[in-house]
Parts: sequence; structure tokens; C-alpha cells
Amino acid sequence: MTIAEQNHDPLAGALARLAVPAPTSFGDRIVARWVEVDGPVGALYVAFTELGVAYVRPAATVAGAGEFAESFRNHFGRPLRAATHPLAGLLPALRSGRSRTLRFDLRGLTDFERAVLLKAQQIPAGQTRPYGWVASEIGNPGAVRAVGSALGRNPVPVLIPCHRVVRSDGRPGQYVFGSALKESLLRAENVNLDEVRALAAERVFFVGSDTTGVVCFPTCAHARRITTPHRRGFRNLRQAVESGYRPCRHCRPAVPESA
DNA sequence: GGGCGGGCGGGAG
DNA sequence: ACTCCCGCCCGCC
Repeated sequence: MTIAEQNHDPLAGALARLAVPAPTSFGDRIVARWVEVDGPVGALYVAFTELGVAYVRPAATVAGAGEFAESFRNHFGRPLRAATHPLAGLLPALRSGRSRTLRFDLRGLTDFERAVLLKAQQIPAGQTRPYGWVASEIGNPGAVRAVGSALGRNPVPVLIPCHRVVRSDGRPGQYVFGSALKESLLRAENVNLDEVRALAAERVFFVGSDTTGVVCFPTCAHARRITTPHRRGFRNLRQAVESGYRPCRHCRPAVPESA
């Protein structure tokens, strides 16, 4: 029986009006859609609801679209069907590594988890920040491991770039899909992991310019512009501040909590 | 320089 | 509500 036919039946019509309160099509309010798109290091399955992107998996980490849809149903309790075309803005976001204008459906998450993900989203492509930085920035400087846990539950990896959150000793750290994929993602956006590693071997985790007196995380766009003769490395931020440097306003290196 | 415990939020009973 | 227990950690011995 169609909606039009129901409308000729007073009872069915009344029920239909109760059951369909919103302007968008009933189907799209229940059924989420999925697409397969090219990501920076291979294909991605991307599911989205009426609110935005809700679930992302690298195609290589699931057996196929069927398993992806089943996993989505388990997590979100609603069906998933193929979309005719990708969500607007999805492909540009993947191309640029910037997802700030893309909409996400993060309703299933706690406030803490959302705060962590929104902060991770602010890390520019090609740069990294430590877990402790995310914790400080969201106002919970001690919640470092909780940040790791929250990132581990990121339902929309790659798009919300939890792979840009790394260990403070310069190593990439763990990743939902393994640290190898984390490294690949970082290399794909031209993070110089070899340089970071070389600096870490010399216990350098912050880089400053002796002309500007500004100290940055090594991957900060401003740190990369410092010419070699003026580049100065620091083991920790306290050391830099004691030498008269101030934290960069763009990458905002945080004071170690135990200092 | 590797191991250890502090530390916090979340989730399962 | 109140345990536990765990985690993409951190910095200090």
C-alpha cells in the first residue's frame, strides 16, 4: 500500500502522519549510504547518514562491502545501502587532507571522544602532534592515555586524521589498523619521518629559530622554514623556555605537565 | 635506554 | 553507582 492509498484510509493516514514527521524522505532517515572511494593509501569504504560521515574503514581491512555493511549495522543498528554518488565534499576532503568543512555524524560518541576527534581534525596535513598535546588542548592534560583510547575508537579514520597524533618521543605509535598503515598515511602526506627519527635519536623533540625566538614541534610548517644556521633543537619545552624561546602560536607546543 | 608506575576516561559487569 | 581493568601514552629512573 502506498502513502497515497493510505491517505484515503483515515486510520492509515493518521498513522502515516504520526510516523513520518520530518521533511526528508523516510528511507534516508533510516538507511545510511555507503561508497567506495580512493584514499591516500588505498580504497576506503565510507558510510554516511543524513548528518554526515559516520563510519570509515580501509577496504584492505575488511573482507568486502558486505562485511563493511554488516559491521556498520552492528555498530549503528541501522541498515546500509549503496549510494548512487559520494557525499558532497568527500572527495575534496580526501584529496586535500582537510576535513574541516566535511560534516560528520558523531552522535554515538561521548563528549570526551568528540573533543579528542575534533582536536585531531585541527592538525594540518603533513604535520603531527603528540598525544599529550591533544590532552592539554582539550583541557585534560593528564588524560593522555584516554586520548589514545578515544583515538583508537575513531569511527572515521583517515578523514578525521587520528594518524597525525604520534608519541612524544617521535615514534608514530599504535594505530587501529597497525602502525605500518599509520606510517604510510603520514608518508603519503609528506611527513618526514626519517628526519623526525634522526632528531629523536639526538633527543631533539622541539625546534626553534634563534632569530625569532620561537619554538615549534618539528613538523610545524614554521619549523620547517627555519634555515639550518638558525635552527636550534631542544629536548623539552622547559629547556627552550629557559633559553628565552616562546611557544609557536600555530603549533602551540605544550609545557610538560610534570615540569 | 628499556622498563615501570602514574595517570585518566571509558566500558563491562 | 561502584568497582575493576584496560588503553594508538609519558617521563623518569
